[in-house]
Amino acid sequence: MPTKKIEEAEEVTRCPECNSGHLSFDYERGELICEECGLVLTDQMIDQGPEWRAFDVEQGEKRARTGAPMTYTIHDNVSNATERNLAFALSELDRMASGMGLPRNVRETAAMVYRKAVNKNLIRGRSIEGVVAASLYAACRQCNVPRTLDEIANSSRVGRKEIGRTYRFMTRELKLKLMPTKPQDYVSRFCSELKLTGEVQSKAVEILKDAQDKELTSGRGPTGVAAAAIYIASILCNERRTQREVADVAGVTEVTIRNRYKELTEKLGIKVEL
DNA sequence: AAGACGAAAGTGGTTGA
DNA sequence: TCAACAACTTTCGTCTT
Repeated sequence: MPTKKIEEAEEVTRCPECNSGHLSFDYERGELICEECGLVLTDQMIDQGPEWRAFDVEQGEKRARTGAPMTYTIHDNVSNATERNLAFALSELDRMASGMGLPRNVRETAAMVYRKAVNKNLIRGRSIEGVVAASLYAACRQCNVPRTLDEIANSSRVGRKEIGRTYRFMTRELKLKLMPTKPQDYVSRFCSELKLTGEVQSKAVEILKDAQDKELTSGRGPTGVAAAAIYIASILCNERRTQREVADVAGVTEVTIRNRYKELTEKLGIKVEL
């Protein structure tokens, strides 16, 4: 009896935007990118392919002696309550992640971070939603697909401030060492939202590389630097976008773009003619 | 009319005494 | 704990295209 093969997700071979066949997959970011127009096709690849990130949790359940007695008024089985909370957290995590179009590896990383937080009793005094949001924020950074605190907060029921505080606390307690976010990591996403071609992307990355060598990026907000580089690159490649357009997708103001723009063009000797 | 420019005052977060 | 500080925002008037 021939076993019917499970249907595989249809493979994407053409860009839905410009119909180009030149698609490339950035494994580090978990993003499929069109080389012609720079479109990021995140949601196309979410469920395809093997799970390359091994998921080697988890320590054996030590059911003997749970750490902290929650409260005496609950006669309920502790593990039931814990599992209910975990289920709620994971569904909340999934809701946020799919709302933001984040790839699967990021969700798995976030889930791992969250579990670690639970095991270390970091939830106490904090909302589950806050810890979920902070886990997701950390996971995005760890996977080099950073999202800003504002973006995370917009998909959460928790404010930016609390997410930031919780994130700080968690990285400290869990000893997560996350490098500061590089402006480059924002380029493909912002360019894609601005419908800019891959040419502009490369140019912007090139500018940022130079900027980093000359220490024009340290101490500056990575989104602002990325925005300015993209603005410059868009002009150089004759695909000009206004400061406002770039500012909107990057979540900064025009003023910030102008300041970074001035620094970059002056110190890198870039001539921007009309 | 829309975009770019920059000055000035205000905000929120970090740092160091 | 508080004050100083830098990055960023808000606001607004002016110049350029």
